[in-house]
Order: sequence, then C-alpha cells, then structure tokens
Amino acid sequence: MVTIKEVAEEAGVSVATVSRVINQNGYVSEETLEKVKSVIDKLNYKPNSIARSLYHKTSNMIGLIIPDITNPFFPELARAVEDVAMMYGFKVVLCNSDQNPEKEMKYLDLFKEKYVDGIIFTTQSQESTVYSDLNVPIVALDRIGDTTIPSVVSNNYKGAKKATELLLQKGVKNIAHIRGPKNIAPSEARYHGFIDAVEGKGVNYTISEAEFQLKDAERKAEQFFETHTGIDGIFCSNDTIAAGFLKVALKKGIKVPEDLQIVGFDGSFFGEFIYPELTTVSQPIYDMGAVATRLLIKIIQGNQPEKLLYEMPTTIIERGTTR
Amino acid sequence: MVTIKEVAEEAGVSVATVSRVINQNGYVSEETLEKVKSVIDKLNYKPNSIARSLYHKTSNMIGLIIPDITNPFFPELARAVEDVAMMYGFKVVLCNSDQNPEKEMKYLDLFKEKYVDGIIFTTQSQESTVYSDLNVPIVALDRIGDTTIPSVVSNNYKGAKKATELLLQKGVKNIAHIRGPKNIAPSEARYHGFIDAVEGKGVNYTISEAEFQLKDAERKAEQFFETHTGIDGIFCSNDTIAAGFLKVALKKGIKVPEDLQIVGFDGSFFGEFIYPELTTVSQPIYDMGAVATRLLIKIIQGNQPEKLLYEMPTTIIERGTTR
DNA sequence: CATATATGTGTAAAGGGTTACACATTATTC
DNA sequence: GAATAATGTGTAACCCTTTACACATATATG
Repeated sequence: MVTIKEVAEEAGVSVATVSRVINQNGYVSEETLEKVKSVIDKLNYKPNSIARSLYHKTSNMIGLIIPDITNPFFPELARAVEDVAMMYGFKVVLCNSDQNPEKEMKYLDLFKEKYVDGIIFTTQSQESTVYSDLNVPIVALDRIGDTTIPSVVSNNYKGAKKATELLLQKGVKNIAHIRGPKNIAPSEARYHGFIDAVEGKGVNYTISEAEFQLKDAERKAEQFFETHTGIDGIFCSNDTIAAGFLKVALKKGIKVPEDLQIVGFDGSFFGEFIYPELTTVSQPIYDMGAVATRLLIKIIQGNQPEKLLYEMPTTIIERGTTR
Repeated sequence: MVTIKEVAEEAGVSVATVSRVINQNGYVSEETLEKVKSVIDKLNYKPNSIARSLYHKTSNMIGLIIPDITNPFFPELARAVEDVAMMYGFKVVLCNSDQNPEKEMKYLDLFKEKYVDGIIFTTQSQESTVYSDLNVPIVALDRIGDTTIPSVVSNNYKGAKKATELLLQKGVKNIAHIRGPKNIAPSEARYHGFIDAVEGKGVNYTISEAEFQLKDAERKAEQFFETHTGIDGIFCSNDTIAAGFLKVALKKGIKVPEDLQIVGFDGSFFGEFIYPELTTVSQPIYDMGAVATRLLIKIIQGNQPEKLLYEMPTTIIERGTTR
C-alpha cells in the first residue's frame, strides 16, 4: 500500500502538504496542488482509513444490530440502511443479535472499539441492554417505550385497527385475532389495535396466539380450526402467521376468501408468492430503514433530532385473501 | 475511552508491560500480572482495535459482497458467514453489489483501506471485476470458471438433472424447463442438467426463459400456458420462477400436482409458505456459507486450501407440487 | 566465582495519517 | 515604505498499540 510519505517524497513536498491536498483544507498553491494530485493518481494512493480513524476517533461506519437477517422482515431494512449509509459515505457492519443480550453487549463493545460513528438497532424484546449510556449516536427501530433514544416505528396499533375494521366492513361476523408473542412490542400494539376495533361494537371475537414462525403457526392453525367453527375472518399478527393459517385452511378445503378472509401484517414479499395472494397491512420497511439512517446521520453530524418518535404510516394492501 | 497509558499509570508500570499482559507474551511477573489485570478490570479497559489494526495491518474483519440481501437466497448465506466468522473472532462487513462492477470495485477499495483480513464474494454474473490481484485472501461463492480463486458452489448441474429425472420418473410426458437468465452461471448449469436428462431419451420437451423475479415469472407463465398445452411437468430454474408458475397455474384452475407437476430450485424458505408446498432442489445454503467462511479463515491463517473447487451436494425435497 | 542464560521491565520507534505551530514569502493597507 | 494580513509550506506532536532493543536482576552452568 502506498503511504502519504511516499506521495510526499515523489512530489517533493511534505506530508502535511499532501494531507492538505487530500482534505482540501489549508493553503496550497495551484502549482503544488496539481503536482500532488498527479502523483496521487500515478501511485494510485488511497489514504488509509484506519490511520484516519485512529486520529479522528471516527470510522465512517454504522453498526446495525438486528435480531436475525433470516427473518424476512430484515433484509429490506438492512438494505435501506446500507443504501442510505452509502449515499452519505458510511459503511455498515451488520450483526445478528438473536435477541440475545449477551450478543448485543458484545457487538456494542465491538462498535465502540471500532469507533463506529453511530448505531441502529432493533430489538423486538422489551427488556433492554443498556443502550443509553454508551456515548455514541444511536437510533432504535421498531421499538417503543424508551424515552431517551430516538426511534422509528410503524404505526402498529393503527394498522391493526384498520385491518380489523376492513374485515368487519367486508362482512365478517365471527372474527379471530392470532396474536404474536407477548413480550414483543409490535405484537402487543397490534393486539390492542384489534381489540379497540372490536370491543364494544357488538362483534363476536376470539384471540389465539402463535409464534412468528410458519411451523408454529401451522400447528396452532390445526388446533384452531378444530376448536373453532364459524370463524369467517382472521387478522394475523404478521404475514408468517397468516401464511400458516392460509395453508392449513386451504388444506382443510376451506374456501378463501369466500368462506374465510385473512389479513396479515408486514407486507412481506412472500405475500405475493402465495395463492391467493395475501391481503396485508404493509409497513414501509424500506422507508423505515431509510428514515432511521438519515436520522442517525443527522445526529452524527451534530444536529439534534426534532422529535424522539418517528411514526411511519402503514397501508393496507388488499389482495386475494379478502373479498 | 480508557487507554493503555492510563492503565499503565494506574498500575505503576510501563505501557509495554500492560501490553504484555493483554497479549500474554513476553515475561511478566506473577505479581505485576495480577496488579495489571485488576487495574484493567477496574477501569474496564478495552484495547483499541483501530490502533491494533494500524500496527498489525489486520482488522479481524471479513468483507462479504453479495448481489442483494433482499434476494431470498442471501440472508441465510450471510447468516452462515456471520455465525462462523463470529466463532473465530471475526466480524463481517456486508455489501450489496447489485452485480454492479463499479460498486464492487468501490467495496474492494474500501476493504483494502480497512485492512479486512479476507473477502467472500458472490457474483452470479460471469464477467468479473478483477478480484485476483488484490492481495487479500478471498473465496468465491456460487461462481465458477475462475481457476485462481478458491470457490464454493453447489452442484447445480447434478441437482437439475436429478430434478428432471424425478419428474420423468413421476410419469411426466411433456416436460418444460423454465430457464433463468443466460449470463448467470448457475442458471446455465441447471439448463445443461435438464438438457442432459432429457436429450436422447425420446422425451418431449420445451424451453422457456424468465428472470429470477416473481412478476416476470408470472408474465412468462401467462404466456406459457397460452402457447403450450399438454405440459404436465415443469422444472424451474429457481423457486421464485416456480412460485410464479404455480400461482398462474392455480389461477387458471390447473390442478397441481394432479395435472401439472412443478419442481423448483434453491430450497428457499418460502417454498413451505405456499400451498401446495413446493418440491424443490435444495441447496445447502447455510453450509455453503459456513464452508466458504471456514475456508477463508484457513487461508487467512496461512494455510493453503486443499482444492480450488468445493462442490456441495444438492438434495431433492419432495413436497406437494409433485405426486 | 566468573560467565552465560533466563526473567522482568522500560524506552522509544513504528504503523499512516492530521494538524497546531513556526516560519517564510507575498499581497494589502495606510 | 513600513506595518499588517494573507498565503504557502514544513516540523513535530499526537491518535493508541505493539514490539525491538536496552538494561537490570536472578538463576544456572562450568
């Protein structure tokens, strides 16, 4: 690797001058500028970013902590973060926490050591690793309740409410909600959205629960259809659960959407892969990632965020599982 | 951040001694050792990894270049890379190249600047950014034809052949192959696998082509079913295409697997989300990532790879779209 | 008991940049 | 034309670790 010293020698100037040329600060004569530039080109010199980091205590890197990239919700998010980061000259280090506080701590330490300029994280769990006192700009995604960290969330409550209302409006008489795990914030919010859409409206409703995993959803669906009859509308806490219920329904010969309507949540890409296509509450996943990243970069650049909670709107995509 | 200097002062020794304690090399008396260790604990000192990198020209980071994390094939791969890297104390920097050579070059420069210890990359395209002369250990995934770079691939040819043979054996009389794009190596290999299973066997076959994208697959499927009749078996170049064809077939009221059998390729998770579940040729995606990473780390540690091509076996998963 | 070897610790240079400060030169102002 | 400001460049310290080398002491060897 070519160093600044070699460039300086070749150009017959000091390293300081070369540095000035690179960083475009301080005074450099036109003549010297040209000379140095040409040497830089000739030697294909690239300033060593590690050395820079050491001095500046800055790395142009953003740390991204997500539960699991394998969960279909996160690739798009990660992609958005990378795209925006890239636009501003930042790189991203991706870490899968598996919701494991130990792993999270480990990554946090790593980030500090590496002088990352900022951190974006998603934990769907509620108890928190101590994120607040680590003295690095940070933005939370899809996580509420913390009053000190700027957060970007989608409006889970409202989306769930709208979805439920859609089902009712489509003539559903016996509605069910398959809620997600209790300790996950969005699942909680969606549950409340459902309840508020249904409670006191004289509507017949049931609640069941499933993990955000296909296999578990199918198991729960099998049980569900055995123990419940006459259900003609289901609002599922996410698309994975919805896919599981749809599969089992089809297998049992239940006609969707004629006899049973189903709405999911997330707007996962696979909603279009299945048939009938899944009606779902779409979260602006890419936008959430983009907004979070822009926000983080703003903070990195020294601006205070205008607000602590950025709530992104959800939209209903009506497809084949509703009439 | 606490520095080694502060630790040294507090412990009443020189920085060299502290460094020796941290790195467990050189002579340190039992007494000093204890003393220094306790100070390190007390101050919660963590060696600055940037400074270390600067000295060692090493970063404990692995660069991973993939086309697009949003493509369902890659999250699992990325996950495997991260898991294995983690086990060996490496972190991973993830980059989406979009198959864009410029972006690839940019990332490669970045990696050199950051002293990444090694690089894993996937390009499905055949023309190559110059990966060979960058003087960093490197492993290619899912990419053939390069004779200098150690590669991990799955056996696309054999998998395709087996899949085709499976269809024939299940009684398919008029078989079609929906091939993937021409410039993508795995799609090419699968095409040849199909041809070799079918050519000279007195079998009736057709070839069509589609992008590895649902929308395009659906368009092509619409056309396909209009222009072809009597087709009772389709081998698709990947699961996304298969999903598109399945959807359109179901929409048209074609009975799957009774009247039409479909086999995909990849073993993508969404194959289980759809109904009937997709029969597919499963690639050991996670294993491929893990093997590639282990191989890379081996090279980083100075061992030569035993072979240049690591071919991983594919397995057929029979599910609902075949009889 | 002198010499060689092992043990323990510190000093300073190196790794590749950035920048405060010093110094020299040129341009401006009165 | 002298004082002041602006411009151009170099020297050296600094960012934080690691390690070669120097030095001192303790132990082993003949």
